[in-house]
Amino acid sequence: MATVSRVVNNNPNVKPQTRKKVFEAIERLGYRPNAVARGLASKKTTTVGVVIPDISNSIFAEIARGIEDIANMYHYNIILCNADKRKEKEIRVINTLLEKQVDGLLFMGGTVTEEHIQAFQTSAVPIVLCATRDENGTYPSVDIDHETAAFDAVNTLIRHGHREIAMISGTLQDPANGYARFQGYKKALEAAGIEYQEDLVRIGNYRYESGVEAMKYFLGLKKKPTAVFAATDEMAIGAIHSIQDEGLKVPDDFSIISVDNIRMASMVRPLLTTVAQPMYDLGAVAMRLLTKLMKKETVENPRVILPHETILRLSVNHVNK
Amino acid sequence: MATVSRVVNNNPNVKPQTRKKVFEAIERLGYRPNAVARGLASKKTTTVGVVIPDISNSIFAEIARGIEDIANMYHYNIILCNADKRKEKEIRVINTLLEKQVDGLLFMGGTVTEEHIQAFQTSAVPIVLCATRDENGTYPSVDIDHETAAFDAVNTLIRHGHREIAMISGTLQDPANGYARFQGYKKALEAAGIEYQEDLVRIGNYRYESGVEAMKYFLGLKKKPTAVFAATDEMAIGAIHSIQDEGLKVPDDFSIISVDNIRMASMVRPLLTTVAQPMYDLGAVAMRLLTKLMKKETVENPRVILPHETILRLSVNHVNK
DNA sequence: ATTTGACGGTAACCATTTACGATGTAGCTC
DNA sequence: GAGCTACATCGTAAATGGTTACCGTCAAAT
Repeated sequence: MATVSRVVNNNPNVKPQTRKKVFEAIERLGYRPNAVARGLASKKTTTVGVVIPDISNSIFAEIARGIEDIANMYHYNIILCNADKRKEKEIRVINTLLEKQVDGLLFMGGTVTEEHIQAFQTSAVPIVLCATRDENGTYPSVDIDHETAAFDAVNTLIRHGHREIAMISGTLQDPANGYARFQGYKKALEAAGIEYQEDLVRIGNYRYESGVEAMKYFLGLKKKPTAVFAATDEMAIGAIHSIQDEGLKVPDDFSIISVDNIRMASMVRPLLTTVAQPMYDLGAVAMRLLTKLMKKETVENPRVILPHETILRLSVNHVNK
Repeated sequence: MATVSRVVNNNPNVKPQTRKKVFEAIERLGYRPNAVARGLASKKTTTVGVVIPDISNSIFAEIARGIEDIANMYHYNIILCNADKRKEKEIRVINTLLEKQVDGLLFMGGTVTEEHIQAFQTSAVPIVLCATRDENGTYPSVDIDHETAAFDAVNTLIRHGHREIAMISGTLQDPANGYARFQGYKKALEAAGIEYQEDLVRIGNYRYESGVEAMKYFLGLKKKPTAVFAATDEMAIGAIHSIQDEGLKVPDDFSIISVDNIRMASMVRPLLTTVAQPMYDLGAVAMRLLTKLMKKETVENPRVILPHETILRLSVNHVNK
């Protein structure tokens, strides 16, 4: 038994000849190692759990691909759970993942509450947060700086001469895509000495339709903005179409910018100017970090902020004088 | 030990009072059941493997969501593996999934070759194919009728008076999205007595850019088509933009139709007319079928073809006289 | 002849499930 | 009221399929 275990696990302490005999027997018997038994004995499952808000959302799908590629590279498999940013569901899947003895956990979700922390603390295996952070910063995480990303977006609008800048925001309850990006908007205005006007921001739900709706509202204002910053590309695209449906033009009549850089941003007319978030890398780096933690390697900086980059395309213009 | 096992598994043969004591001990000790040990003893892991071409592709992401929702409903978790339709990788992940003792396997991939069948045959657990089929139809599967879907698409073009109909196809090596949809195109032409012209079909790679390129080619023809059928929405959208970039109009100058109905199809101007493939349901139904198979329930029809539906939107018009 | 290192075997261990047997108790019969 | 049966409840131990620490053996080198 032990010898078979050695050859299967590539342990060098086996004579080539016996190794060969074992392989022949494996072939002849159609033997397939049982990873569950192995997991029980070795206390390692070579699988990691990933809780994700929604795999059908292209942003998370892209992140997930980054995660899986790196996991695969290090011979891990991933158990994927959609939790829709709902706290109870998140807690529940964290627990079942831990019961399944995953070697590590990658968490993407909504707000990281006290209850999340409690669940995390029962874990014997490392946990890294991806595209989220906990308040106190006690857990390893990989994310971008949403506030600065938004700031940069609004700032490029300002540098193009715009001063009447509307925002289509997400809910302020959402710390990253919502609150932080909204803060970036406000700070950019403030830095430019532009007064914040409440009726120039609308709250959407990140989806296309809500971008359409929000823009309709702005179009109905007597004092219209000249540019719009949307918290997500999808809402930005909705805004663009809302404008075009009124017979107006982007960027001639309105400049539009957002943050994300989903694939669709380069599949619309005009091509969407946006602040790119490195989605694949978010997943890849988070997974890489997790592998280090699982190997108990010491990692210099367990809270990584990935850079964003504003991609100038065609939806932003200098303001019409 | 046995009693604890009983209360944890909700076995009724436990006195309420001792059940309570066990729960208290669990609470006090912070005990968490070990699913790996359970899996070894019970020979069930309550996890299913799903091999998918690419989770970052919105079609598969949507299917995956359907899979996960139903899996979750039946208390299964899923191990997700991207295999990029590459045979060796597919075979490899099938084997590691089987080693991990998944209770069932959901396979989405490219062509199902003889080697796939051999790998499947070593499996002790049920396998269902999703969005693919094997030649002989020996394995349970859930798919749409790609050929008829394409036929219907081309036919609505014909019913709108078009007779010069080009196609942007996928590679004919791909049995479903490629070959079958191309066959549907040809048969629809034939049924309408329209002669098939080789220079009216271009092979793309399903992506936006290849749609753009293919359309550019058609635009350069001396005898241009009046309508284009694209094998996928993404290529169709590329075609639309290619047309618009030349200052021409859809549907006034060209009608465009395709099959898939991805979310983006209703996020472009004009809204894309397309034959909808029920992606979420493909995943959901496949997973439901797999649960039945895993419970050894007898299933009436293990090869299900889900209906498609042509969604008339704004990219198709009657031909200009 | 002794030491050393490579190799292979033994058995404990991992955390459960489950078949089976033991125990206790209530109800019934006589 | 004793004895028996039936059933509910609980515990014991085997089984699950591996890993791994430890030990013994053997051949080669010193």
